[in-house]
Order: sequence, then C-alpha cells, then structure tokens
Amino acid sequence: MRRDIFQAIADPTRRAIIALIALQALTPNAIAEHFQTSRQAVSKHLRVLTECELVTQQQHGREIHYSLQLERLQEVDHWLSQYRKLWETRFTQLDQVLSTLKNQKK
Amino acid sequence: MRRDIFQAIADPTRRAIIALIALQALTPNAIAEHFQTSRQAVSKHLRVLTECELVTQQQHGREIHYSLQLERLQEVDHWLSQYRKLWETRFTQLDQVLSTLKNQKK
DNA sequence: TTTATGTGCAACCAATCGGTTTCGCAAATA
DNA sequence: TATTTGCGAAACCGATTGGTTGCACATAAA
Repeated sequence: MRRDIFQAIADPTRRAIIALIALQALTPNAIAEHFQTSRQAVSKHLRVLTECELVTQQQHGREIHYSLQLERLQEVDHWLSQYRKLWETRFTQLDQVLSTLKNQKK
Repeated sequence: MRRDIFQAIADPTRRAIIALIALQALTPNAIAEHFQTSRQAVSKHLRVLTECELVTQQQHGREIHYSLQLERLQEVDHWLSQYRKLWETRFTQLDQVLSTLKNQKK
C-alpha cells in the first residue's frame, strides 16, 4: 500500500518513534519499552512508517533493527518551503514598515 | 477541542484548502467549488483547521472569509528543524568524503 | 533436542474520520 | 414582507485508525 508521509507523522506516537530512532537503529522491543503500549502496537506503527519509506529494516539474526530514512522528511520540508517563502516575505515587509517608522521619527 | 496541527495537515483535502487560501481569504462556498465535495464537508475541514488555529474567520455580512495563519505552519517547521540539522550534517560529511577523494586523486 | 526469545500477522473492538443529508437561522434581495 | 442565499450544527453512515489478544514461526540458548 502506498502511504502518505503526512498521515504517517500525524500520530504523536509515531513522531516519538521517529525521534527515538533518529540517532540509532532500534528493535521493536527496545522501542516499545519507551511507551505504555504493547510491542505489537509499536510494530503496527513501524509498518505504517515502513510503507511510506520513512524507516528501513536491517535484519540481524532474529532481531530486526529499524532506522530512520532522514531524507524522506525532506518531502515535508519541500511542502513547507512554499509557505516559508510567504512568511519570510511577510517578515521582510514588516521590517520595511518598522524602518519606515524609524525614519519618520528622525 | 485542542487540535494537533500535524493531524490537521494529514488530510490531502485540508492541505489543498490551505494552498487555496494561502494567498487570499475565501468563503466556504468559494472553496467548495474547487472540490467534488459538498460545502458542508469543506466546512468540517475548516472547523478542524480553525480549532488548531491554522485559519481564522472574518465575517462580512452573511459571508465568512477564511484566511490562513501562515505563522502556525512554523510549528511544523520547528519540528522539522531538528531533523534538518541531521540531514545537513550528513550532507556536510558527504562533501568531506568527496573532497577527500578528490584530493587523493591529485 | 527442548525451551526461551524476537518478531510479524490476523482477528477483533471501540473510537474517530470524512463524507452525506437535513435542518435552522441570519443577512441580502425581490 | 416574502424569498433567496450563505452559513454552521446535528444526525447518520461506512471506512479507517490505534489499540488489544492470540497465534505461528524462525533464531538463539539451555
């Protein structure tokens, strides 16, 4: 199933998982220890994250290590960038207003 | 109800609404014309967006104009920034690897 | 070999979601 | 005044979500 990354990061638990594995790969059991939910619930979240390619798996014997695919977050960054342009323009305009006011005081 | 902005932008229709009103405020009817859903469905989306303060209303007679609160998107930007740091570091490291290789060729 | 451990998957469940239709109400228009 | 228009709110509905429990199956350890 093709998943939407925005829907994937909508859940707070999934964002917490992302934060956990950002620096080092972890197993589902290791991740589940940080929450009050079952390992299976964490597995379901990992499946959603895997389906939108936000995380990848590395098998080590019977353990599976999940790690974050940082680059995928750039899709969100790209979506944001169109609006970032707008709010930066707005700040620039505010700066201009402020300096105009400053000059009038002189 | 206190809403989560990540949950608000998870829905593709809501992201489309955000894009629509980014440049100019619009009424629910005007927005609904861009989709194949009813005005009431759009109203529900606007309610979600209003609850997390992503949009604000301006009443003009019987018309209500909805406009985007750009600054609120900075909450997403702020969340992203921690990971942006990481992927930029990664790129920097890649650059270093590349220039090391380059120097070795000399 | 037997037992313990790490995992994914399926079935089930209550809650939520995104949509619809119907309604009521205030403002604009005839 | 009577009618039309723009809107929110409520009731309803099927699909999805996030959780659970129970299971099957490898791999590691005894």
